[in-house]
Amino acid sequence: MPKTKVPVSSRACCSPLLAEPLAEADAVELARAFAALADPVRLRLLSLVAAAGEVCSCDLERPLGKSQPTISHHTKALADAGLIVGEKRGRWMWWRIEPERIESLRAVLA
Amino acid sequence: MPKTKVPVSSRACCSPLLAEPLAEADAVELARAFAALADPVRLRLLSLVAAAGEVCSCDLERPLGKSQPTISHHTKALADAGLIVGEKRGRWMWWRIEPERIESLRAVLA
DNA sequence: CGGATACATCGACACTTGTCAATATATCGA
DNA sequence: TCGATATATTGACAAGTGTCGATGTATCCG
Repeated sequence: MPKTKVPVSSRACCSPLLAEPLAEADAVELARAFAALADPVRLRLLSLVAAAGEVCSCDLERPLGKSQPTISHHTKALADAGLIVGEKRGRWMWWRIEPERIESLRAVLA
Repeated sequence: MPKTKVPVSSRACCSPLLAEPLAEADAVELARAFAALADPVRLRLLSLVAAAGEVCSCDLERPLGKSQPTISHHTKALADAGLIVGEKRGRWMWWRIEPERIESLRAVLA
């Protein structure tokens, strides 16, 4: 997919939130990452992908109860945030978790 | 104001995101928590409070470069999410981090 | 080739959110 | 008690976001 925005690094961006004052730019990037997690549909989507290991978009519509464009919107949001990666195989788009990225966010909360 | 939402428990709400599919209700609550972190001003506010141990609202306006009502708005958002707690002493409102709450969010990303 | 399928994009809409000026409330000091 | 100060609330506005129908695009199958 179009590698939109800044090429997301696997590390979050910065040292732990509670360790030292956050720089303005780091705060903006971090906020973008957490914003990707700030939606119930995306959280459930993430957990579905994680549970299955790999899921195609077509198998997300029913369990999430959302339309196809909406699913596409959310997968894009998560992918832009570097939390999932997609690979197109034939007609299907397969998604999987990016564990390092999630771990890096977790580290920021340490 | 309509009751400060649900009394925020110190635990996030649920088992790790990647361990098993997230229930709808848990997803909504979790999303609210992450939404509180999805703003650069609030992230910097959090780190300032953490660094100082305890900070009054009056000492947040200048470093954050926001107006007094905006600071009040953000402290309320973080407090509603259970990430900070405030105590009024005299004319000043003193804020401190709620480490268990932050830790619980961190645990969800495990 | 042509129809069907999986996904992305667009346009529109309602709703939320970050921001500040103005104002209200509470507390202190003199 | 009165004025000053710290914070909260209100009202308003621009910008952002989640959602879906309609449409576009790529890929497969017969």
